[in-house]
Amino acid sequence: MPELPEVETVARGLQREVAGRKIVSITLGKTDFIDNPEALERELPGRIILRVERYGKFMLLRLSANHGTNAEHEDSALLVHLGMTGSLAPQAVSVPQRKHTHVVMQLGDGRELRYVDPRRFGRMAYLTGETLLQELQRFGADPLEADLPEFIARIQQRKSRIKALLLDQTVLRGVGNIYADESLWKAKIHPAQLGSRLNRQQVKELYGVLQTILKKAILLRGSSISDFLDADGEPGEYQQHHRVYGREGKPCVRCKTAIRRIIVAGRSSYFCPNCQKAPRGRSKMIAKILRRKKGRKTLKTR
DNA sequence: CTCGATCCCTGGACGC
DNA sequence: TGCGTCCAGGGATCGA
Repeated sequence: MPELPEVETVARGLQREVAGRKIVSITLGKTDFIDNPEALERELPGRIILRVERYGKFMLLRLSANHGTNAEHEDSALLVHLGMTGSLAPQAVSVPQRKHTHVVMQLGDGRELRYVDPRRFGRMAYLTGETLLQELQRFGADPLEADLPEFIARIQQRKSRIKALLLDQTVLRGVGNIYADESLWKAKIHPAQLGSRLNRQQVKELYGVLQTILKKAILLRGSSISDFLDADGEPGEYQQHHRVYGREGKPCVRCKTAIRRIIVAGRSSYFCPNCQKAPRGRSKMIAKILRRKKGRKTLKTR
């Protein structure tokens, strides 16, 4: 499941492998994950991939200008989201196409840049100019670039659970389930804790460990859980460093307590019930019931 | 604003 | 061996 470190790994590999190459032609298979398939077929042939960047969990293939059109001076890019199971990698034409290959870009050097995605949870879009800018502006700060005061403010202003906030791409871009859980464990924060109930020190700690973990994961070329491979076909190694993710029932490496799995924000959340204390006060469910009863009597007006 | 539910999709795990 | 069932999960969307 590609999150920031995995996408960074793939983007770096593609930058090395296909930056400077021309897209000669494009062949599409299933297109239900592509914003506007016709735009890809019409616009990509003849363009040069100038560079490959990561933007949150997206890859941004920056493209050369479309000469001779009125959009000649606009930035243009192919946005690629790998979803759960996507992969984008160059291959020799002689290599047989894998099942679920949905986009094939023939390159000027004779190779093919292939997008494979069994579940098609990914996304692809050709965007230009103002549309491209607007799309990128939807997302929050990059966790490796965000400054601490901004991060603290963003978290403390919100009543959502911290796990939901970490996963919310409009708060931070690039964090997914694995690195959210790993960071919360390291910072000793319960995933169901509300952002607004974290003190300054806790948020600061979380910010620090999040950066540390992401940087280390990038160095190890990400986590290979199911079948993630980088642009060279190599698996990552960070999964060997997971402390809680996927370790339900196994002892916490800090205190030996059995790791638990609960659903927070609709996602599996692994945590140590001893190191990461549950939110204080009434349970969420009881509080909700009480609020509803009160609301009937006093706040019926709205 | 925030929540949960639902849908998208396929492969892998599991039970019989 | 082969079936059916359940589940994983990022993100969009919708109703409460």
